[in-house]
Amino acid sequence: MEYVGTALAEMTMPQISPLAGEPIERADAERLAGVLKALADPARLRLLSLIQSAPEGEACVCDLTAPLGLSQPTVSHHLRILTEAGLLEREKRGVWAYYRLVPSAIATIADLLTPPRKRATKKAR
Amino acid sequence: MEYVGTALAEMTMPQISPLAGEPIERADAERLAGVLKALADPARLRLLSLIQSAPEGEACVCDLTAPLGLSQPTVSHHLRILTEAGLLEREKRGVWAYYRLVPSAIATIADLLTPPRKRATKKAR
DNA sequence: TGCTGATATGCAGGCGGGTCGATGCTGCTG
DNA sequence: CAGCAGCATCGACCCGCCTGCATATCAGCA
Repeated sequence: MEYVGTALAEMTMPQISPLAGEPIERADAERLAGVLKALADPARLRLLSLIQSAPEGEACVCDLTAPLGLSQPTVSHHLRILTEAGLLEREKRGVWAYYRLVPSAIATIADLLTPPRKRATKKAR
Repeated sequence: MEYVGTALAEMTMPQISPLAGEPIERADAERLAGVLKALADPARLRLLSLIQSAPEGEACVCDLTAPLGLSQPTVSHHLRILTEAGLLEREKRGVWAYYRLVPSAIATIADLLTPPRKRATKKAR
């Protein structure tokens, strides 16, 4: 498909220049928008929240369907988008697929939005 | 229209519980998603960036149309969405409409995303 | 007052995306 | 080796939204 395309991961989101500073370039804007688009959905925000607060910090699809009130295919769909955005990682154990947050992925996004701080990123070029 | 409806402003975004902690509630997820949806667009990210880096931290529509490569009505449309989301404020001086960032609006969003930190927000209720 | 320029709004076209039901796949189990 | 349970994928529907063109508003000016 053609969603985000692992924006955060291989797109190397950390290279996206922050919102602050000089005007953001077109490409950066599109990458950042891609990741934010993955976040900008109630169901997906709740998924992240549910997974993050789960016992081992992980959860399988069957645990997430009920709380969200969405069908299993729809939940899998959202999990896929979050995974491809680099926000979740998937591990299949037996019949179950366990999802957990990618350590500092969300924090990285927050840093890109936050203007003046310890940002170590050199926007190079 | 029926977009975000001044999500950040009167919706009092600061009352939205952060992503971290206990599972976020449906209403909070929708409010946060609403604001993020306003951010999750390349054109709007560039608008925020352009305005923020403008001389006086403000810019009028006529200054933003060219850099974006979008029509004037489209730019006005995006500015409206950002304004209604509580990210921009508008001031009309004469024939021109000047837009500037709402001081700590974006930072507030970043805080809601960032998990464990100085968050002072008491989720009350 | 009438004209011009800066913005906002209405309208419409086209695409992207959220959702579900049906189906395919794959390990586990009897 | 059937049968079943957990997930992913497919196809389809429908709504939301980005965009531009046309038009309405409104302020400044001759």
